[in-house]
Amino acid sequence: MVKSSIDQILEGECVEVMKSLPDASVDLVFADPPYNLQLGGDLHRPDNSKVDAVDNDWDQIGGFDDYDLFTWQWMEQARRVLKPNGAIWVIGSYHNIFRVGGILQDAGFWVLNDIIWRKTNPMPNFKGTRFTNAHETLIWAAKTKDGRPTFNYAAMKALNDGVQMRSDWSLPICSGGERLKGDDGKKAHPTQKPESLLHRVLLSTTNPGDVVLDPFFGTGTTGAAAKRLGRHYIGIERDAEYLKVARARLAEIQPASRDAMCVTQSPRAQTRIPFGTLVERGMVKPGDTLYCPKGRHTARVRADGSIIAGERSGSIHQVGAQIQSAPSCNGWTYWHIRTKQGLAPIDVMRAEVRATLEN
Amino acid sequence: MVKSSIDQILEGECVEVMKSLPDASVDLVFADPPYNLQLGGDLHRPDNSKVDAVDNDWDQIGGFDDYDLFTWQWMEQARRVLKPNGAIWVIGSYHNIFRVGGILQDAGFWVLNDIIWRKTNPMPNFKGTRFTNAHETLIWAAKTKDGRPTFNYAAMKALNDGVQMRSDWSLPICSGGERLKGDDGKKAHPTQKPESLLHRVLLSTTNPGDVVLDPFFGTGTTGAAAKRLGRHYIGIERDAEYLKVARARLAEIQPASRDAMCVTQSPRAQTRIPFGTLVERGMVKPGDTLYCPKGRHTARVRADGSIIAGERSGSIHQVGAQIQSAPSCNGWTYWHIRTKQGLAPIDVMRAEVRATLEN
DNA sequence: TGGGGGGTTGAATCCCCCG
DNA sequence: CCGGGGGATTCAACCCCCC
Repeated sequence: MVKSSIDQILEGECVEVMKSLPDASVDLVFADPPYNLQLGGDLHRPDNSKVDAVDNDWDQIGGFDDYDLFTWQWMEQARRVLKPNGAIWVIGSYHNIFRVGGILQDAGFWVLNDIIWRKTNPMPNFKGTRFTNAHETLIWAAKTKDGRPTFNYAAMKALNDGVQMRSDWSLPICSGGERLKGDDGKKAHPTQKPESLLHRVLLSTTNPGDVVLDPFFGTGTTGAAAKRLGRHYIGIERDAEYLKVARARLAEIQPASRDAMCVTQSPRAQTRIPFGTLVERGMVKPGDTLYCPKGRHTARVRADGSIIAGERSGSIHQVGAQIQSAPSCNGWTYWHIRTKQGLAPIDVMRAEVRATLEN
Repeated sequence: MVKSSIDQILEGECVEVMKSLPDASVDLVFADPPYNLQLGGDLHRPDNSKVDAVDNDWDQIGGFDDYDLFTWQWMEQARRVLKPNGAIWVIGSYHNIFRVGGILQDAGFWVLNDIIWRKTNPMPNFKGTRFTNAHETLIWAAKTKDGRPTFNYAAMKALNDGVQMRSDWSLPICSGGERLKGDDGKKAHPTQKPESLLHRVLLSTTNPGDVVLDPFFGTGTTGAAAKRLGRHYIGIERDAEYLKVARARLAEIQPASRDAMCVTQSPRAQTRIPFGTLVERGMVKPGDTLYCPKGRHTARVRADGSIIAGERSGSIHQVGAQIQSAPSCNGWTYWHIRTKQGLAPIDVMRAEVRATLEN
C-alpha cells in the first residue's frame, strides 16, 4: 500500500486515480457508482410541491453502452488493487444494478450474496403508476471464486440477537441530523447513504486495521464508518465541494475503543428487535456506557451489539444475568443510559425502533 | 391468438414452441427460467450452429455465454409474442438475475420495478459462510418504453391495508399442503413457487380475461393462479412428468366468482363527467358562487360550465391552479358550494351524476 | 416542558385521452 | 405525432412552532 494514501481522500477521476494505487493492496472495495437515472420532466407531489431530483451531471453517463464501458473501467481497476482474498460491495437500483452485476461476474468476481437494503421510509410513488421503489440492492462478491473473503458470521449473528443475519436489511434512509448540509442549508450531496448501512457492511466483511477503498467517496460515509470502526479508508472523489465536506466530516469522527471493536465469538439470546440495531443506527455508540438501574454496575457497548463488563461479555441479557447472579435477565429493562434527565432504560430506544419497523 | 393454445400446456422446448405462437398475442409473460443450464435438447445459435451441451457451468469464469445466449433466445420470442402494451415478469436469484436483467434491458424491455420476494421462512445458511439467502428478485418490465402496461394501483393499495404496495413483498415459501408431491411422496418440483406470489403478480398487472404465457411452466403455479383469477394461461413445459402433475393440478382448480375477481378500481377508469353537466342538469346554476376550501377565494359559474374569478376565467381546474399559483389543480375537490351544513366540495354532485349513469 | 399540529423532504426512469 | 387540458396522485421521519 502507498502509505500516503491511507486514511486520505484522493482528488480526481476514480479510474485514473486507481491506476496510481499498487496491485493487491486493499482488503475491501465499497462502490456506490452513479445510477445513470433517466428522468423525464419535473415531478410534483400531490400537494404540488416539486421533487428535488437527482439531476447532477455526474449521474448522466449516457446510454447502456457508455455505462457498461464506464463500469468495466472502474471495476477492472478495483479488482486489480484488491488483495487475493479481497472482496467488493456495489450498491445500485434497478436502473444500473443488472448491468453492474453482470459485468462484475464477467470480470471474474464471484458473487457471495445480493443484499436488499429495505428502506423503512422510502419516497412514495406520487402518481400511482408503479410499486413504491422501497429498496436498493447491494452485491457482495469475492475477487475470485477461490478467494476466502472475511465474513464475521458470529458478529452478524450477535448483531441480529442470535439468529443468522438475512440478506434483507431494514434500515432508514439518511435524514435528519445525519444528513450533511452545505453552507446554504441544503443537502450537501443528493444521495448520501446512512452510516448504519456502512456499519453493517464493514463490520461483516472487514477486520479492524483493514484497508477499505471507496472510489466514489462523495461526502465520505464509507470513511466515517471505517474510522469509527478502526478500519482504514482510501477515498477517491473528483468533486472539490464534496471533498471539502467529507474532510470536515472525517475530522470530527472519533474511533471506537479497541475493546468495542472486538466482536463476539459465540453469541446467544433472542429478542425481536436486536440490541445491535440501536448500535447500527447510532442511537447507542460503540464504547458507550450502560448502567444498571441504580448505577452501581456499568458495561460498555461493542460494535456488534454485545456488551462488556470487566471479565464478562455477551448480550445485554447475559451480562445482566451474570452481574446479578440470576438465571436470566431482561437486558432491555435492566440496562440504562445516562440522559440529561438521569438514567433511562434502553427499552425506550427499542420502542423508537419498533415504531420505524413495519412487520 | 391461436385459440387452441389458450388454457393449454404445450409440450416442448420453450423457444421452439414460442416460435409457433403468433406475434402480439399475449398480455403478460411470467418467466421463472432455470438458474442452471440443463438444456436437454439442442441449443442453436442465431446462425443455426449448434451449441455444445453444457451442464452447470457457473464454475468457469466467462462461462456465462451459453446461459446468455439461451436467455436472449427465449426473451426475444417472449417479446415478439407480447402485445404492444404487454409486460413481462422474470424471477431469479443472484446466480442469474443480473444477466437476465441486463439482457432484458438490451432487448428493449423497459424496467418498471424490481420486486423483492422476501421469504418469511427461508432456508438457513448451514455453513455460516454467508448471509442467509432470504429473498429472490423479480423484474417487472414493459415491452417498450412507451408501452402502457396494466397496473392495478388501487387494488394493490387495498391489498396493503390502504397504503401503497411497496417493492418488497413478504411471503412464505411454498410448503405444506400446497407443495405438490410425486407418487413417491417426494416434492414434484424443486423450485415450486407459492401461489400467493403469482396471485399478487397477476392481480397487479393483468385484467380478467387477459392471456398469460409462462414459458417455464413447471408444475403450473402460474396457470393455477391465472385460472383462479379468471385469466387465461398458456404454459410451455418440456418435462413430461411436470406436465402431468400440472394438468392434474389445473383440473382441480375452481375459478373465483366474477364479483370476487372484481378489484378496487382506479378513479381514472371511471367515466369522465364535465363540470358543464352539473350546469346542464340544473344542479349548479349560472351565476352561482363557488368557494375555495377556506372560503377566501370565490368564483362565479357561467352558463357554459366555465368559471370566472376576477380577471381569471376558464375551467374549474385552470382557475383553481391559477389562484393557487400551482402547476395543476383538481377543481372537483378544490371548489365548494355553500350548503346548510357549510361548504361542500362539488365532487359530491359529480358522484350523484355518476350514480344516475350506472344503469 | 411536553405533546400535538403543520410544513418539508427523500437515488423517481411517476398520466393519459382527445383533437 | 404533438399539444392541450382534465384531473388523479403520497409515506414516514424529522423539523419547528405553539399552547
